[in-house]
Amino acid sequence: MSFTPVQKVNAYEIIVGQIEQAISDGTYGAGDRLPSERALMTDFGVSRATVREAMRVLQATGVIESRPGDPRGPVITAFSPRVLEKSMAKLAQLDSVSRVELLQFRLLLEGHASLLAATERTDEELAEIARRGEDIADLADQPDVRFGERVNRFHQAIRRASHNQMLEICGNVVGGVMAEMIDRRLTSETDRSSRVRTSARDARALVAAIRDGRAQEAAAISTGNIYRYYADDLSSEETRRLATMMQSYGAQM
Amino acid sequence: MSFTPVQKVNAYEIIVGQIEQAISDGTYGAGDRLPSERALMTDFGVSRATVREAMRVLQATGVIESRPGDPRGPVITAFSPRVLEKSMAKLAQLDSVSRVELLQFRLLLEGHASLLAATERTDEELAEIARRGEDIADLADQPDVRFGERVNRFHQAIRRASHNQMLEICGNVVGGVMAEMIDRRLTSETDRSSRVRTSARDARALVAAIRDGRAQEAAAISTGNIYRYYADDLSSEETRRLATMMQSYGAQM
DNA sequence: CCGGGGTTACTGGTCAGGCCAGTAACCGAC
DNA sequence: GTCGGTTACTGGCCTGACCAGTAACCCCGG
Repeated sequence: MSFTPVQKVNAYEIIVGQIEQAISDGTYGAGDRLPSERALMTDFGVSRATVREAMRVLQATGVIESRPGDPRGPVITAFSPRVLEKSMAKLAQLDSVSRVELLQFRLLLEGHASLLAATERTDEELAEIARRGEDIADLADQPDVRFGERVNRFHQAIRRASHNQMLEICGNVVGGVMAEMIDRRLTSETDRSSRVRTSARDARALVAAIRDGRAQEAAAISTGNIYRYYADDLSSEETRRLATMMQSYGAQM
Repeated sequence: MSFTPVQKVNAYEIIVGQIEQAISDGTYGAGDRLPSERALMTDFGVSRATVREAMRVLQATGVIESRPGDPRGPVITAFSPRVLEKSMAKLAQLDSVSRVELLQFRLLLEGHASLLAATERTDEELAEIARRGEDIADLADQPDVRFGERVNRFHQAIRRASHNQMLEICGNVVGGVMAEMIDRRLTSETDRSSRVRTSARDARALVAAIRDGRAQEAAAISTGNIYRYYADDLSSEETRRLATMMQSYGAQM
């Protein structure tokens, strides 16, 4: 006979649990309204402070949204990736996660996003990708627009065309974090204009590969582009850790 | 001149923001103690209820932990993937995320985990991988041990050997979700024993490839195994959506 | 000198009751 | 009918209080 460690559960946790349960078993669905705080406190037999703490947790977890004054009560929200993005961004910014790891992960995501986009994209999505690709070239005349963000928007369109939400969301997070890193570092003006030129050219090649359904090539171009962007800053050990991955995509280092 | 929409910020949100800021700029580090709720309420000039709501949010986000009676106050926790796992699991269980998407994402993660493990693993990690691979074969004599979980542990060891934390954590989440799906569905006893046999054999092949540093092969074996496990249940459309990916790993469908 | 048990000053968890600003439905006047 | 105000709610926040825990402290017996 084994004992299980005692773990007392706070009152508000029970409320959170019950409401999450009610949502997961279909009692409540997205768009439905929860009773008001005052109603919940009689339902659960607790004080309003306790109900409110439960509401805060549900709100922070992205389960509900509430607005003062609305007589209809808090609304159950469809899942929003906001929470996921935040906690993933926290992971990415963790000191223990090295540059190489982040870059590896990014190559992996962008590579497969391009791969899938080449076969799954609709015509509208292709047009959107092409448009954002051309937006990169326009950066030459817009010195105040952030470079990393603009390029990330291009990749974002590709990720969306992959028709894989997990890939899309994770890619958005990692891409966002790294775009910010770029914009923080990119100060030199001449450096910028040269990067704009090569990025615009690379983007066109990638768009063409996706347009023609050349999936493997798209992945190779995509990962190759990203790799070359960071190549100068990498140590030989870091380069080694990327070699196998790049090879698997058939990309040039 | 453009107007920005008014968005009032709740008092507790300001507290959350300030504390998160203090952590991200190094004022507080993991293991440090926050002042007590009563101290914070004078610091921020709000009531305890408001402080407590802020604490609840920070706790739900995995930033702090607190327990009653401890005179040292709430402790700032080192990052734990718990929150990430929960929100990712919620995403994975979402109806809008299809089986194919989940499977695509899993193939992507496990494929590259195997790829990297083949070149990056230490001898200890290889031993651990091999051990857990053999554990799968032992399942034949242990009808009450959950199959999906055991196999997932094997993959978990591989993910760890990839030396990429992002890959490891995301893989753990997706792997965990899918292992649970397997264990819920796997009821037939004869089905189980045949699956145990093939999985054990597949695992040995994968271990050998990782041992010998045959990275591409390891990725192909790994993704091939996973694919074949689900192949019977897939529609032709789902199969098509996986084809490009499988091809990119050089895996057999 | 040292160890152990009780005291004490805190901690977080919860409750009750109250005020305020805001929302949206309702309803009557035009 | 439409438009304006009224009204009955909502959530946000506050005050003040009690309880069960925790851990440091201190004192007493060895």
